Amino acid sequence: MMRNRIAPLLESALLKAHAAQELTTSPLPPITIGHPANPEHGDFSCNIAMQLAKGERKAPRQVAEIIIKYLGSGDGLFAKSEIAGPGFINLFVSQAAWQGTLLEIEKQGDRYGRTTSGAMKKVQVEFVSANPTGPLHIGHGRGAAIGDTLCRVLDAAGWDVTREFYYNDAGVQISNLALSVQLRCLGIEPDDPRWPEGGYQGEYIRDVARAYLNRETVEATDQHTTACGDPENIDDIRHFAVAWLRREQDLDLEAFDVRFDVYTLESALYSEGRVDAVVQKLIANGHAYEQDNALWLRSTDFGDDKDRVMRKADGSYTYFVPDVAYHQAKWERGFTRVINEQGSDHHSTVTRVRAGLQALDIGIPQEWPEYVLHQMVTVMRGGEEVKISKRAGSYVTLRDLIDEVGRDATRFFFLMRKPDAQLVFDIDLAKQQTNENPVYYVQYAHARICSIFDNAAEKGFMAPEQPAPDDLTCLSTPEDLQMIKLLAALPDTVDDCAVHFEPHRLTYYLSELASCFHSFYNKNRVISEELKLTEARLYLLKRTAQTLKSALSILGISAPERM
RNA sequence: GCGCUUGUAGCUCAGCUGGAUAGAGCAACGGACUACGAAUCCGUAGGUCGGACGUUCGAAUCGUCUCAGGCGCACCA
Repeated sequence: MMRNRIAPLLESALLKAHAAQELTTSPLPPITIGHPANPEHGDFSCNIAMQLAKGERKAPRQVAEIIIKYLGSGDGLFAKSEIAGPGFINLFVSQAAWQGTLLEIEKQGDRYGRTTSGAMKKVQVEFVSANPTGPLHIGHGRGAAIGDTLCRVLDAAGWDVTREFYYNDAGVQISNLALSVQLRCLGIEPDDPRWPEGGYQGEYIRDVARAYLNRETVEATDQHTTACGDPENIDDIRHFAVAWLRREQDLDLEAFDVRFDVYTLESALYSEGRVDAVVQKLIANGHAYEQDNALWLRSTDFGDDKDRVMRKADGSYTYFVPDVAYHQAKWERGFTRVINEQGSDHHSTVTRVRAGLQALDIGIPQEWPEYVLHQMVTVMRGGEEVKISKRAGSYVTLRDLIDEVGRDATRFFFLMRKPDAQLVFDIDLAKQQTNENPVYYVQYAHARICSIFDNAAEKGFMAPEQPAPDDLTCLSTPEDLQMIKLLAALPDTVDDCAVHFEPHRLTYYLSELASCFHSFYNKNRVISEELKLTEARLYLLKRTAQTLKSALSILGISAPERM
């Protein structure tokens, strides 16, 4: 919140210096505001003087002097501004201004932490997008946690977010699925010599087969499918199996508190003629050619390292063709910003899909859509790695994980690492309700504050509502001020998460905030003989609980009042 | 072999897009509850930021090379 107030002040100082012809650089470089590690260097610092020095043919410190002259006290925001080191401008925000931010936090209520950076522009985020060939596993869990939190973060940063799930319900894998269910219906098991190599071996296939033979009905939000029960009817089996597994995945996601606005089915892209239309357009644009009985896209014209088959010798399309059709549809739906969250094992699709979209020549930017690729997850249990094999059906499902370690801990653990780092999910650690578990550390801070309020109420103390600024001047110990500064940083942190697509920054923010509180609490008495100080501290803690809860809710994690 | 990605304390990881003396948690060691929750706090110790060269006022951060791990490299998805 401070950062957004300081940047315009610096900018106007630069413009004034420019108007007075004391500075000549044009255009001005973007202003970056840093947080010095050393408190002696102020609350914020700016390196603009060093950046300008060369062009201005002046010493950096001399440039800084000019800027500070026009910056003045920043409408009373700064208690002090000084030039340090090679030419940093160090800014010290006044205590009164810091204390005043608490009033602003109270005013914003549940919305504190939200910003307007996105200006309500449309953005679409596609995530999970698992094949409906099995329940969601731990890898999908990471995608769900990152994608969902990215949506929450973008929403908090003022974007108009659409959450989307794409079902690959056509193609070879689905045929494999149908065949596997059919064989189970006929009593053929994976250890039978007739079992095909690519068949799905998981136990859930047996469940699907049983449900199919019992002519069960699958009910879900947008579907209503009843099995005919005939083991020879492969089309009906496919239809039923996909519906059954989609429902399973929906339940998995519900248990994780992840919801979507739009579900798009690959099969619909075919039935609506979008896939054919894309191929025709690519041929018409001269980017396709026939060879070896197949139709190829000359994707090498668009940065790919080799050309790609679009239509196979058997007449069917490769998977990326409907993917291009799908993204064309996203573009036509008016999403100038689209983010795809996927496992990094799919990173080769990025160039291919973008190449296809470029070849359509309909004005789509080269870097569209954007991608967030998360690295693989390994699971540790009892000090050993749990091996995952989807085909063999041995893997940790998302549902098992949530049942075992709880939703809050599962989400937090998935979000602790930046997406492009590999993640080791230690089930034993996540289950521990001890100090080793960061989730409890943060939640404990919230619960602890709530219990202080109970205690205060018993003794007749209440946090004041909308206190006068003077009532807060007693919040002046280093711990008081450090707390306030951290509370004020939430909106900036939300913006950073949204800009960089890195939800993990919020988990670090929360750990830091919790740590700051615990430390404050051990050093300072909240309820004391001094009425004014007691009320001011209760007010500070009220804002702290509010901020913790707000930040946790952006991560989709609860803020318990007792634990 | 090529592409993407990662390499920071004994372990697991941050490091705010080039800033000032590189930070946390765990593990180790030593301390703190006869008043607000000890699921907590305070302190000590621990680092040639994988390695080499380069770019500049300044590099963990950018570039080139190199080593190591992961993931991809289908007319599978």
